[in-house]
Amino acid sequence: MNVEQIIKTEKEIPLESRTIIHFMLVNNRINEKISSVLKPYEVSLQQFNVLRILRGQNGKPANLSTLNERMVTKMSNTTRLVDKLILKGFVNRITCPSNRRKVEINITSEGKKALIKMDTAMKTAEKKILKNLSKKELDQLNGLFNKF
Amino acid sequence: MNVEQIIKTEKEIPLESRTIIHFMLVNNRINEKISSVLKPYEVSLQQFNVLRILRGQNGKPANLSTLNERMVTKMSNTTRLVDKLILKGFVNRITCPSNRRKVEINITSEGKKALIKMDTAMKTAEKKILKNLSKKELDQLNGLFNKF
DNA sequence: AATATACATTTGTATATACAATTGTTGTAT
DNA sequence: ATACAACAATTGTATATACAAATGTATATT
Repeated sequence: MNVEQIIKTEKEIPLESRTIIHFMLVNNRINEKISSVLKPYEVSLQQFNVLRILRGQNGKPANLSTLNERMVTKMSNTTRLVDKLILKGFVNRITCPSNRRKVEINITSEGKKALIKMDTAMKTAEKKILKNLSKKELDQLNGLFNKF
Repeated sequence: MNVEQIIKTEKEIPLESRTIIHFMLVNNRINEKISSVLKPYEVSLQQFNVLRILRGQNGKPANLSTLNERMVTKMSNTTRLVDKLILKGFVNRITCPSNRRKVEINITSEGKKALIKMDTAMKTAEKKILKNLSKKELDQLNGLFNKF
């Protein structure tokens, strides 16, 4: 059953509820697709996001609070998320000498290499997911997202 | 840090990737909001969806496959999701006598009563989430969602 | 009728996530 | 200097989720 069909069965539901259900259904679909693309690389979507954030730091180390903020998820995950990435050798973690409450997290060169491979796969997947949307429509969508 | 800020830090990322990140960030935000609204009623978002699907059946019982299809999630969850709802007395499950492979799942009157309370809370939350979007924009959004 | 195949659900297990409580560190007020 | 609050990260625990395998049932094949 595709998304449109599911929504159709709920026509009696007011527009607001329908929009939110619709939103989540599409999101789930995207999630499944993206996760399956990342699977061969043995990183979860969250781990992938952490790696991208770290690369975006351009060498500047990140601490857990920053990662957490950017991910819009709970702190509790972040420690263990980073643990997993350390096990894979994709990031390293050192306690900040000036402020020992903080830790500094960096992407390793191995992490960067892995990320480059994932990027290519992701790019293909993203194009496929968005293949029915024109550039104009993508802009429109992003504009609407900004209203949330 | 709000969604727009997070996206801004990723400006170097191509439009497709940005759109998908944006999508997920907004979705997470909606999820958190909705979950916190449902919390007092001690049902998860998934459980709430099951209840709504069952009510939408208008007395016609649903089987697990149907529920699973409508939820766009994995079957593995559905059995245990229904288990939880049974424990709460919100649904019941009987094995179909004509075809014992199937089970019939129905919402109970208690489940309906609970759902009505949740509906009100959800409606308020949904309005709040979508407060910056006009009816026209909601339609536009749903139109774009259909292209996924 | 016996066996194989497909189907619907359940169970097992490993991993992920949410939430609360704890630990260790720094800054501040007395 | 000591005590206290604020902060950053970690740990514990319970629950949720994903994926694979198993169970039980119906249908098809020979």
